[in-house]
Amino acid sequence: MPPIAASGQPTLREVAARAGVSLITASRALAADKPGLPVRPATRAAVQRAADELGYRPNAMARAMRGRRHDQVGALVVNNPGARLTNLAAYEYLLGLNAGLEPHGITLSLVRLTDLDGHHPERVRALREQLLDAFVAVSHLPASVVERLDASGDRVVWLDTDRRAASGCIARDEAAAGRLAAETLLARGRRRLVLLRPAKLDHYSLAERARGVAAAAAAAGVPLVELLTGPGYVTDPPERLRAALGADAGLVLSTPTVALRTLALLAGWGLVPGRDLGVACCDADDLLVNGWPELTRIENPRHGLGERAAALLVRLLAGEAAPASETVAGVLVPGTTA
Amino acid sequence: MPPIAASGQPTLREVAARAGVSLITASRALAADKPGLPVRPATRAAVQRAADELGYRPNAMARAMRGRRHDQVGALVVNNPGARLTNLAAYEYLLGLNAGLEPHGITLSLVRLTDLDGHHPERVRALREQLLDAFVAVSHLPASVVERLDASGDRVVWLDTDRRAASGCIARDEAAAGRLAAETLLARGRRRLVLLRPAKLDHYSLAERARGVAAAAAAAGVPLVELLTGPGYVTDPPERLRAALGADAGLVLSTPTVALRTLALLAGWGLVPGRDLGVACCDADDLLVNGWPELTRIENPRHGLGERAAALLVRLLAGEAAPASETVAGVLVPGTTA
DNA sequence: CTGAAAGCGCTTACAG
DNA sequence: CTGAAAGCGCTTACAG
Repeated sequence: MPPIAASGQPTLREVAARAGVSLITASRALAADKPGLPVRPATRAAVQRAADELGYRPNAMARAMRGRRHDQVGALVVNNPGARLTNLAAYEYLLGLNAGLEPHGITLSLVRLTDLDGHHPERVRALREQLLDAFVAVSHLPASVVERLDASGDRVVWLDTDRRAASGCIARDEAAAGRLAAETLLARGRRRLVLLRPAKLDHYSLAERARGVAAAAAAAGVPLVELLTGPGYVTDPPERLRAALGADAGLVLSTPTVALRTLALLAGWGLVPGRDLGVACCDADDLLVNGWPELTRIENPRHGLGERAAALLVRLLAGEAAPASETVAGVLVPGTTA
Repeated sequence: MPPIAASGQPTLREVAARAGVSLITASRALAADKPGLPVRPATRAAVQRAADELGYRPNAMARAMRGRRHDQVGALVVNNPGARLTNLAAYEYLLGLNAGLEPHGITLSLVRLTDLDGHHPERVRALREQLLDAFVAVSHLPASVVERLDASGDRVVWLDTDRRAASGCIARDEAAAGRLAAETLLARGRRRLVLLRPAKLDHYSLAERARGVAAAAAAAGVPLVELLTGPGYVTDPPERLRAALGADAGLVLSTPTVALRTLALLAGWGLVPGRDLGVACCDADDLLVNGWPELTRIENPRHGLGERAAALLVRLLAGEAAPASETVAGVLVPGTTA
């Protein structure tokens, strides 16, 4: 790689020379974020013109080094090669984070972790080096990464993770989501519940939703059956699911991914949701909402949660020690499938 | 004692002092990427130990500035606030890019553009400043951003965009995808075709797929009807789609999002794909493949395409002027719905 | 209002 | 094999 300056990019020194002022004056004239600096308007204009003519772009690295402002944060996301889109919802979080950070000129870097990295976080450059001002942990992280973050002293915002603390956490009320989904099915006259959920409860939301569904079933005195899905989000064999269904059954879907897989199975069997059985989902992302708007569901505004986490990050970077945590409840959207 | 860095993080100077060597020697001892450097094993070990004891993390900014290595690239992705997940497939590209870049120690930053930014690319920090070594343009970008990239002299890899050049582009053969999907339906005995696609052809793939489907229909001498979906990926009203279907009809779905919406409609109508009509999709991402494995489809390995783009970026950063472009054909997966 | 000096933390020449 | 010097591009004190 050629040296940065040799890449043909003009430096501030060249801008200053062209404007006929010193390097320092040029720096101040272009410091848009410090409007109070004493610079003569004519000087500022001359520098600005020189910068425009040369196509000057400030070197963010140099600025970061001298001015202690990187303005870069990293999003820690788990994504295993074998199950690439298990954490698809993370993308909606990332977009919300980005939307909330961009107005502040803060850049978001994607720090992808695998469970393998989980055992060797020192191999991840973003964790090994001083590269980012802060991190946002998205959804579930390996324990070794969490330990390293805690030990590092880095600033971290926890977005939809199982961490509960007075500050720095954005979480959801998932037990309420499970209860709401189940209660809605029962209110529509379904007399028994079937919960379809991933076998592995690796994220707090999965266990809490199951608890909420169980609580609703117990309160109503109706039977509840749990069916588990494997890595491919299929009950094995699918006929076990089919056998458990019926017009008196309310099928509670645990996640958007499970919902999509179930939708395809129902379609293949010619079973009409809402008529041949009741269906409700404890969680819905933008994709599911757009693709299956008829679905009775609890919507979690992930984009908005990402923006909230961004607001926490901004305050953290501004020096605020401990911005308070927030818990957000999902919203029931009735639909027609319950 | 050397001064403590204001960030609280130990510097290389402190490591050197602790190890009893000079700053320069410490730098060389830790330069893992230059194994040929002459450093005595004992010296290297002492420096390494001092670094470990202090919890030293090299400052990537300083290294970038002096050592001419940022090792950060930006992924340019369009995402409009009003239609957040239109570009969902981008996430799969990002994960693939990340997987391909990480082994080289290259970090990926998310540079989100809106169509609004499209008119004001100078407002996007990553474009305004020198922050990233190179860019990867993902899918469709606003013309003003493309112009700015071309004018900037920045290194760019074009991933699934409509740019066709001898170097630096990873693209897909989309006309073949449309043709394949249509031909598969006809081979299963469907006697007329219905193409369901977004009204707005803002990505090259949409127009090419439509062309491929039309070519297949013409070659077989069967009628073809095009139905258009709006922003919410619904035909308005949905009954227009229903009226067009039938056991003799082969329904060609243009995109994964259209496929998901259609799946929900068919399920609501109790129409069984493969029995009550034929269905095939011109494109499938990981989510659709996992959720609807029965679907007859053309699979586009976006993760793999991202990895290919990463390989191009690595070669670009290594100084190679023009790594050759690649065109990748999707793979037909028969399924049971045609 | 403007400029000379210092230095952010590191690596790359160049001498020993 | 190791160290003193220079400097990447910029901003932040401090003087005028």
